[in-house]
Amino acid sequence: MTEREYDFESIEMKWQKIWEEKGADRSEIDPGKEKYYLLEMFPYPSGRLHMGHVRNYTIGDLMSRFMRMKGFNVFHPMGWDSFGLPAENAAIKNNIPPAKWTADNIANMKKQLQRMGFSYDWRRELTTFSKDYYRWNQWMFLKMMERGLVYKKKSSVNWCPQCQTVLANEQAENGICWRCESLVEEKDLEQWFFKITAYAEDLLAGHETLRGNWPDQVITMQRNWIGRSTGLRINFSFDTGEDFPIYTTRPDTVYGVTFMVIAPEHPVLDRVKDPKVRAFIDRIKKQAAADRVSEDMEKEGIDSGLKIVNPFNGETVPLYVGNFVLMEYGTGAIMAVPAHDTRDFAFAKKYGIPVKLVIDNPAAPIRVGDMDDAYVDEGLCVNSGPFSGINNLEAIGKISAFAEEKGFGRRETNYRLRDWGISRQRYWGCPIPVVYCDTCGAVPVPERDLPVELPLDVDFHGDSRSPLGQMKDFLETRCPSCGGKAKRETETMDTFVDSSWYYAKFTSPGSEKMFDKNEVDYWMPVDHYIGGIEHAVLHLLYARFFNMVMNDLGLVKNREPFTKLLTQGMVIKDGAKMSKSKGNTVDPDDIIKKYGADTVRLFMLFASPPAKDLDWSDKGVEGSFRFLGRVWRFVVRHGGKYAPGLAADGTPLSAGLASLRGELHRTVKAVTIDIAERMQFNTAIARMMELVNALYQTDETEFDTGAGKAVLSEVFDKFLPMLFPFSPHIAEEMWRMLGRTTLLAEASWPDFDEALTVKNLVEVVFQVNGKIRSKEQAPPDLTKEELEKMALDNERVKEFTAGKQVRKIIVVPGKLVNVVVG
RNA sequence: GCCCAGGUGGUGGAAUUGGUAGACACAAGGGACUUAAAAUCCCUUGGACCCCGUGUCCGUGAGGGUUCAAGUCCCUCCCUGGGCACCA
Repeated sequence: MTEREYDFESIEMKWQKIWEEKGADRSEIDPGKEKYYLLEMFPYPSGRLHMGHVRNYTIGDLMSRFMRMKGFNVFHPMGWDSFGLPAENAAIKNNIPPAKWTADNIANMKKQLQRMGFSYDWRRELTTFSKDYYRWNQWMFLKMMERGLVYKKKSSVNWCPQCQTVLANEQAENGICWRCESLVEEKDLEQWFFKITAYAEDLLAGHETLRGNWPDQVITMQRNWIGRSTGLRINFSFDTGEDFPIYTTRPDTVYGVTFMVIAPEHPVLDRVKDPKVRAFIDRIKKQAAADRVSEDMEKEGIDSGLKIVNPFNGETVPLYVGNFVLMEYGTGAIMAVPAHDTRDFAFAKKYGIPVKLVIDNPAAPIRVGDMDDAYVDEGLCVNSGPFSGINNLEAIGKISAFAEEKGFGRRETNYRLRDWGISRQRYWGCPIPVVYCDTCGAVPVPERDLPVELPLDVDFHGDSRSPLGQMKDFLETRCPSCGGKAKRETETMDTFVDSSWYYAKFTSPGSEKMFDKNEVDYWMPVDHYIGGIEHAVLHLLYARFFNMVMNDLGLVKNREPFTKLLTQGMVIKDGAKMSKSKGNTVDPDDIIKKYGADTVRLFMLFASPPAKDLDWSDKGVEGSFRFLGRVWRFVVRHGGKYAPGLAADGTPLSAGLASLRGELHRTVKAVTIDIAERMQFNTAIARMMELVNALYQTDETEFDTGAGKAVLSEVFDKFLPMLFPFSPHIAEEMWRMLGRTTLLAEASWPDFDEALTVKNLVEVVFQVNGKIRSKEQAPPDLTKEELEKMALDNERVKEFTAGKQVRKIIVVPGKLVNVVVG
């Protein structure tokens, strides 16, 4: 008789069909059970799944299946972040309507996800390009407008010439487009903004509740991005008496101000007529945004001729125009203290401006003439009027209080965070629900007229501009306020708006309202969110902001959307992230075809812990495949001896069987801890491999005895459910092969007997002066005295301690004895 | 420059509170099975040295330190990855 082969393809197809028919992956509200909402970041339907997706969703599926087996009411949905530029680019290139291109991609990727055997409740599938979804973007826009959280302003924005659209600050870091890496230009445009800055404090405060459950790295990145600073706004004045406010975090150095610097864009500079100064301002204004923020840009300035008076000491100092001062931050002007700021010091040296010391080092007094850099450390205030002699850190508070009392200063908090510009000059996105009327201006579309539908019958003419502006049917409308002729807003929302609330919509995608109250209250928040680190300050910040707004609107009960966050590492091959441009991609379909979904899943979890980058290795995949084959062959060979009623308890076991049974219980314990507490799936798999190795090491004639069958049955009963969340199809098939008619998809996670995890003999190490000299087997519960005696009686220990005095004996029970001689 | 994470065999990676460094796997080598190969099963595998042993010494980026004992703690430095960086 030939042994049954591991035919992964037919096995996987078979079980996917059965789970689907049984509805094994569906979840319903059940107040009697603890809910667990597990979510992976939904994909953009680019056309094909890549390995990064496969890794992300494999990790999520493992957790989802594990938590379900642990008795939680698990909610595990999937959907599509389906607005965005690639659809438009494809439309322009191949003349396919974006809606069709996107829908085709979704159909294909859904098939790929199903082929992997991921346990999604597909009844909850949603896609953001559907009008039933994006109408709520528009509704939120109106609600936020009512609350003053939406506004329009003309401002200098980041413009990507390649994508032909505006980018948010978060999407144009360092002057580079996040999508196409083009150099971003500055443009003055009328833009809609979400007032995320109004939530800066909330976003920061929320971090404290997330700490421990979110990676520190992500929290730190968000904190830096929000960039809160506390300081003092000081009213300096022109020598003519007009106010000249600045913001500083170093009021302790205010007596050391020897010049001021102002941004070239600052409006007060209009009064300066000196042609040399005008030429300088014009030149700096023309510099590209990317150059202006580049780290090695030369700091330049010019004396504007204007004079500024310091309210603290009445000193008059010159006002320079400087290319390094930002108009958007603080007041667009700064006070400069060369003695105690590195940048100011360099600038002062370059232009021959005096340096005035106001903080001295008590340990080594400083002479201004000897300084070759600013003194930025702690010290005592000097030359600082009434504040001389006190510690500069204390002086910060005292000087601030003094300025407030005198009325020329005010404590102030500033943020680096800017409001979120959401207007995009593109077609394939959610229309902004606003019309422009000559008499009424910008008027929001009334709630009853939502959704403002995105027309789908579009023609791109091979042009990269949005076609919305040319579509009369869309463009021309009536003003909801006065009824006169009006034109619609032709710009669309940033797609990050779509992904800022999808997690809550999953709870009730079919609802006629934004959310079904029962569903959203039961399932939210997301208990465990899994996705890439690249969204640390984009999606994850926007979504937190949006959820807080939804919370304030009474739409969701929780303040934070994602209780626990896991950021998984990238998939690397040949030392670089897999990417088409590097040509080092591996197509998941090819690997599935060759080894099956179960092997791909196992390898993804085995090759590296989830937070770390994963090195792709074709050989490594083969190793995972080999392991599954090894398990398969064992079950084929010994499955006939399975007797589920037979209990190992109370049966006298041979040494080999007892050891195997101990190994089984230790494995269950270790795997449980690895998944539930440590989220270290690679070692969980290693434990299971060790158990399988132990099965092969056991004399197989033992399995023919009654006791052997009992132990073997216990192994199958615990091992197969344990393998299930990793490689579900093969586990389910072997379970059925044993004659079981239940589904592992509905089974519980195996338990273990703590008493059986204890070995009856442990290896104790004997050291002399910290060096291992011998090892002996001993019962695990020997007392310190007994172990000490055992060590001293050991021949090897005697050899190394002969003729020396024993000074100390350290005993770690069950592990080690160290005899210290000297 | 500042902040965070790292640096362990030929490779991916283990080592949970300081207590046997290198689990598990890949690669490599050997054996069994086979006419042969593949597959499978078994064994060896950090380095050096020798009296080939439950042998000695070395070994977790480098150098110091604490300790009976350090991959793990402390100090200094080097390197890699990530983040921030004219934010006043």
